[in-house]
Amino acid sequence: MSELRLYNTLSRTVEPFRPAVPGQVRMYVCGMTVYDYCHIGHARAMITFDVVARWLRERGLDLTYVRNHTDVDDKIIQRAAELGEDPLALSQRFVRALDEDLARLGLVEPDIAPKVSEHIPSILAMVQALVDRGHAYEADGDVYFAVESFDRYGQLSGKRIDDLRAGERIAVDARKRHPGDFALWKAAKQGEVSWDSPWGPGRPGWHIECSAMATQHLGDTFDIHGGGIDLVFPHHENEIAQAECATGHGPFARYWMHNGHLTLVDETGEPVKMSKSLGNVIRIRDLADQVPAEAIRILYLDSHYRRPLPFGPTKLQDALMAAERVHLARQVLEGVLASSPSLGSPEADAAAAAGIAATLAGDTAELYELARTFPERFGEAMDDDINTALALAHLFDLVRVTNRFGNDKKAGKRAGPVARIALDAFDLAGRVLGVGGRDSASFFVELTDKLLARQGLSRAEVQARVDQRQEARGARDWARADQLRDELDALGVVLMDGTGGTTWRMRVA
RNA sequence: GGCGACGUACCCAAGUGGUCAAGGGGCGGGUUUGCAAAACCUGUACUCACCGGUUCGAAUCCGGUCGUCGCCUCCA
Repeated sequence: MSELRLYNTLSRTVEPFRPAVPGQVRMYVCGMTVYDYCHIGHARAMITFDVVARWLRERGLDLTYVRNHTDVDDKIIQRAAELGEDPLALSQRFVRALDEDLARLGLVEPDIAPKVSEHIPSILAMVQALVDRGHAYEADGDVYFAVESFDRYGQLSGKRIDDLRAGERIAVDARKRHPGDFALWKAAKQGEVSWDSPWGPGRPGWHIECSAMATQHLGDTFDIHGGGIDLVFPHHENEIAQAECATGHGPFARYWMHNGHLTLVDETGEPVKMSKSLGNVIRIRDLADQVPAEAIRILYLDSHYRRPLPFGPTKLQDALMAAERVHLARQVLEGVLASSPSLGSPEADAAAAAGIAATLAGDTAELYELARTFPERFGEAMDDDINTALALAHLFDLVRVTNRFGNDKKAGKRAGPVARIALDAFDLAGRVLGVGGRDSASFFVELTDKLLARQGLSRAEVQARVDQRQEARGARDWARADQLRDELDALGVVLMDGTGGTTWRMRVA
């Protein structure tokens, strides 16, 4: 087995990943500030670390996965005021929406999903520790972190304190000792949600909650801290400063992983801003209404997580066709297995498969060999800084050989054990990437339902027309049959005449 | 102004010193099919933005040019 290597923003290199406690991994990922529905940009981070978590577990590591909800924040308060809603009620509402959306994308749930509002005591304790240790100071009920008190400030982002252009884009607060100082605790304005503190009623600053929640749940030092590339500065930089100064030692997190941003592009590939004012924000729930999760996951996983990801009009379509291709192949294997059952135990199947492959040779032997060695190639790709695009490419290699195997009529009746081995490979991809593991029937039911809904058609309508055409075909009335097929085609229905009858599916494009 | 990332075929995209430059989509040809669809086979980059350099050898390393994007302010 290859060695897992991860890019560490701290060192700006790909490093061998060695958890602090062998066999155990503690990972914290910055979740969302919950004041609106999550969009395709957020999903990149969520899916990236979902796959990281899945791969760590697949490798047998005992993972504790924490992903927070920031439910107390300026933007939440502002939005709540606009809507005349209680801030915590509003954030609670969007936490639920987020959970729904992520579940629809097939994300594994974090072990712990801490909320700021439920961690005020540990946040206050950390702020107090920072004040006690001389890293923070109070001013009019606010408490600020003094960046000059931490000599490694800027290490993660590669910035130097002196380079931070004070006042360049935001007015300098005269109460700060250094323009880079940031709020740990903000005094409450009239009527704002607040908690009591030694500095008067207030609420946490933006960065402190992650330091406090991460150390509370994972300890002073943990293995992986993840988030979007935009969080490197100032959020993660500040998290490090707060945590390491409060605990008195580092490192806070040993490996820092950051996903690249998704950018919207138009038909010509030119970048377009995604913003509410332009009305082009694409929400996860809207995407999930249109296509199965597998397609969305392929869309993201088909490029490396650190690269920028241009999201254009054809992307979803391409990914959907790829997802369909995977499941058409899986369907072939399920079909073979149905007529030539597995022997029941993995060992028996493995032994039988080897024998059958040797006897039948050709495409059967090739599939056997490719499927047998699949975990190795797949694992190497994943170990190489989570190269999901390469891992998917390996899956598609398997898809092609599977289809070739499926075309080989003489193999079908005896090749159950070989199909079983190949399905194991699909299942591996399913466990790690969330692509290819689901039984094809349920995939196609979901896909068809979603595409029918887009066309405003019902299953019964389509089936009735398909039956009519079958009658015509039975009577060898080809003209009539072709006419009916053309009509169905115009509705987006594709027919497949097979030996066992005609099946239909909705055209993806 | 500072820091950083990226530029691979018609589109998306892996590859970061050495066998034919993965994979997906598209397009052309073929097999199969009543005809199709799906599938398979096959053709689609003698070349990796451009210009120099290092090297026996570079898409991969170094320097420069052009272009795009991000962060430095809330942001996944």
